Amino acid sequence: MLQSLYLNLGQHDFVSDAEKALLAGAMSFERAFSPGQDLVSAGSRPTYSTLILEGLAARYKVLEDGGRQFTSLQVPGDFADLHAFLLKNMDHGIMALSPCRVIFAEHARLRVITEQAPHLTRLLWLNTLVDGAIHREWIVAMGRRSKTAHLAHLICELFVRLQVVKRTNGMSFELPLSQAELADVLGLSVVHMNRVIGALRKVGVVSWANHVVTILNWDRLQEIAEFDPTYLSMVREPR
Amino acid sequence: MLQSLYLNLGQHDFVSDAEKALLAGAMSFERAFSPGQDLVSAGSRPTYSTLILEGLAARYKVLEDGGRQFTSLQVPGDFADLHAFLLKNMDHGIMALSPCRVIFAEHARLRVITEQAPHLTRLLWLNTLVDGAIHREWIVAMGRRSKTAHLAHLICELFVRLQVVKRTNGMSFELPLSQAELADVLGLSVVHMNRVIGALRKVGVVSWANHVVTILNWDRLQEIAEFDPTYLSMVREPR
DNA sequence: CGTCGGGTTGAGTCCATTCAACTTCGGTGG
DNA sequence: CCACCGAAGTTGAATGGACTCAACCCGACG
Repeated sequence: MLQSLYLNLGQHDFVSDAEKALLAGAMSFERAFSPGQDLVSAGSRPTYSTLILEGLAARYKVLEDGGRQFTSLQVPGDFADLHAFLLKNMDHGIMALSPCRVIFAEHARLRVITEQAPHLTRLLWLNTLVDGAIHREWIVAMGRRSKTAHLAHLICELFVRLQVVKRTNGMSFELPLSQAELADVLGLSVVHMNRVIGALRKVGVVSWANHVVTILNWDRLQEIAEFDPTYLSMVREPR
Repeated sequence: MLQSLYLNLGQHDFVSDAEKALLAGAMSFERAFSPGQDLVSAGSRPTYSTLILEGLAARYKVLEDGGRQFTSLQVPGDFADLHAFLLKNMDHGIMALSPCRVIFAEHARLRVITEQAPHLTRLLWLNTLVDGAIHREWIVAMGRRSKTAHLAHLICELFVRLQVVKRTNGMSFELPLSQAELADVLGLSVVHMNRVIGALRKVGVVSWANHVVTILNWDRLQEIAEFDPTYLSMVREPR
């Protein structure tokens, strides 16, 4: 049941059976959320962290004028709010973008892991560090890439991340975001978002229909995006 | 000598003398860098992490077309590349923006801390989590705030962060960035950066000369920025 | 069969960029 | 001492990218 989590952590380093057992032991109950629902709401002080088992979720902030910005996308195997374990207060919300199944890990039990299992602690820490690395890549994309390149980069990133947790199908994957939601990922207006998607389609590097993205030309897409997966740290080595 | 670090960590939770000793013990040699020099270069695999003692530094990435984007600013008391302890490979560079004094913490000794000092480990982890929170705030600013609001937000953030480590002087602080560098923080052209600064000056909320920023109207500035410091987790509580 | 949410397209406006000139100021050498 | 130089800051004008407003299409669903 925690396969995705093991795949996620396991991409960076070997995870022992004992460690898997510790993780499993930290989990309490499962829950389902439907699209649009908050897994965690902004301003709350959760006493557990949320592991995505199935579905797509996103962190977001809302401004006074109603503008919304997604700050990350969370795929199966991701701890959506592991950072709240130490940050305590949620300064943003996390919502389901597709029907989600999640399982909760009690902070109290995570704390025990930090007291007793240093290597596993480092792996969890690392997990949040990769999170940060992704944020930095997004900042670069927002600041200095063309909008087309930004979108291309996002597609590359999602494809690679989903592949790790076996959620791709050949060169295709599900991307259950409306164009309005995507616009709130890239920081664009809906209309312009539509045109940027159109541009990528026109170059012929991706096809995009019914919330399924198919990469038609990976090399070209990667080139457009200047995508270099180093930042995802997908190398198995002692940590 | 590690005062800034203690102030930085200490803003989130109590740091014991034993823990301070452990930190001090993790440090090896000191070094100075001049503006423009890389503290850490992209693509390297450092075996130590870099603590800023004095000066301002920044993480950055450079694109093929020569475009540069800063992804964070590091002030005294910040571990510029603590994430490299577990991420291993630097996917970005870190450069000095002003004359910097730094001290290096051996990864081997940080590892010992994770094996023997769980609470201190959590504090270091937390430090990287705040980093992530700042990244998220930057993403929001880049995506959904006006450029003026973005700049205002940056000023608020820097002021608060510098205040923690006692690097403010009343409502003033040093900001040794050229407008070109600032432009690479906000993702703007230099010319427009200049106009945005002009706009903020014109409203009368800040004065800005000789690399010294003075906040003339904090409330108004905070309002323009929609600045809410929650994300910096500046609350002392058990972690 | 009508409605509604999402996607698509066109037109006009505004914001940000580029290119280019000009100023200011600190430093340096004649 | 001052003339010159280069780096940083400032300003204007023209271009182009992104936004808004508005219309229209389409498939799902009642």
